[in-house]
Amino acid sequence: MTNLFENIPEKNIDKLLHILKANTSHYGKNVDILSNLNMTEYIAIINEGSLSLIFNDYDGNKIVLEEFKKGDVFGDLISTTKSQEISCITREKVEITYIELKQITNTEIIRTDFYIIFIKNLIKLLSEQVTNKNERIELLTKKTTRDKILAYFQKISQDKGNKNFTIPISYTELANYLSVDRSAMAREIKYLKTEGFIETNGRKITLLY
Amino acid sequence: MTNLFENIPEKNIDKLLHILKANTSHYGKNVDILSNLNMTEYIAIINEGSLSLIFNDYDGNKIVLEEFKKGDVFGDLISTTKSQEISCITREKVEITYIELKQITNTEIIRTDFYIIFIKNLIKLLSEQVTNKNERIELLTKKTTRDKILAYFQKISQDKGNKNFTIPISYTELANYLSVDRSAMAREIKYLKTEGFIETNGRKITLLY
DNA sequence: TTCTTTATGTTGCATTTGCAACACTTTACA
DNA sequence: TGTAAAGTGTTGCAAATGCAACATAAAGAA
Repeated sequence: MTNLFENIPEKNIDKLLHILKANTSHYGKNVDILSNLNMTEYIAIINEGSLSLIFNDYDGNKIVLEEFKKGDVFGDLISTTKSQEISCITREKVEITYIELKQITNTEIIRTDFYIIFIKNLIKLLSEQVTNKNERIELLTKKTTRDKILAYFQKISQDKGNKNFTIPISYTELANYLSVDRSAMAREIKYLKTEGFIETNGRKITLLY
Repeated sequence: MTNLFENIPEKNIDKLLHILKANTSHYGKNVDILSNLNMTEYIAIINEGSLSLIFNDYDGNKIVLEEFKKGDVFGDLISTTKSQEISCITREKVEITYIELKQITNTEIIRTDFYIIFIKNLIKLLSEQVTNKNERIELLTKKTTRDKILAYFQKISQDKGNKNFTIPISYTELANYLSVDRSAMAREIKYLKTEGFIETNGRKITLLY
């Protein structure tokens, strides 16, 4: 993923953040950061720690929509719906830098060196987000668990350019990502093995077709 | 949805497009515009007509991923995956204006009036896209057809601020959007009616809870 | 108008899937 | 190092769902 400060020298980043009136907050573990946040149209950069974006179902279920880690970027410009049932929980100690949208075009910033690069990075970052979402939607719209698994494996395989690959997340996380029952997914993977479509060894997968 | 040229006077738009080296193309009906396109990192604005973004399944199925109409914006910066199995088919005569990402920060454009407004519009547009995708993912990750339907209805109801509303798309399109079988969805809606959760009259819905 | 296409509503049936309840393994951490 | 927590693999079963095959209604085109 594009870093918001890619191609900007370290020493200029602080200046840029200052002109953008960015502010940095610290949180403990298991805090809902959205409940304390009175900002709209902002971008949040995770400097340290990790977060989960949770959807609170009407009958009490907590569905993990997304996991964020150090270096990731989120915010209502990027990664959350406006829905009230959403919370964003810190998984550990977290440091976050917030930038408001309106500051992104303030009169001072546009005369700053590296502003153009910053804008370009931001646009790329946003469009990468869209691409990621689209990839997930493409998987989620598949009718069967089998199709979801195979499409996911093919995607990873294509990215690596190899029929041997290791999935970058746990099977539990994969089941969440594909929105299928973990045990049903495990069963389907077993069938795929016995039918000779794939071989697996832990998270190492080989496509046999 | 944000228009890319919101708050920019008509007479300045042409100038802006010229400096952005935008080019406008015309297509007939049922043309795959992506197959003729040798551009990456671009934005396409639909001036006239409508398009379908199609995913060509490995066994010949054509799944509609998205429908675009006049005024919509797409492009690999916004709405398509890089996947090769994607095609984008015109549904009628279409006029499209293309802007390349690299032009968005060319030396001339950044000195132009309304450039800042254009950039701000673009960033808002992209983040709206992300929000839309997230909303769909939120629906798609629900386990049952019933949950998908109810969540969709609640969303529309919330937007309207009324328990009476009309769904803005056909049931056929809704089934595609939620990625469920149309007839199974119709069955589930029937159950929701007999169980007293909703009333319907064509596409007019009333939530009874 | 008439014809054709598209949308909608319905149902039986086979399949898929979620769910629950396990056992076992691996990882995290105090 | 030991213990708790998280991840993985398995299976029976009931429920949900896709699919096919209709009939009918509505919308659009000639």
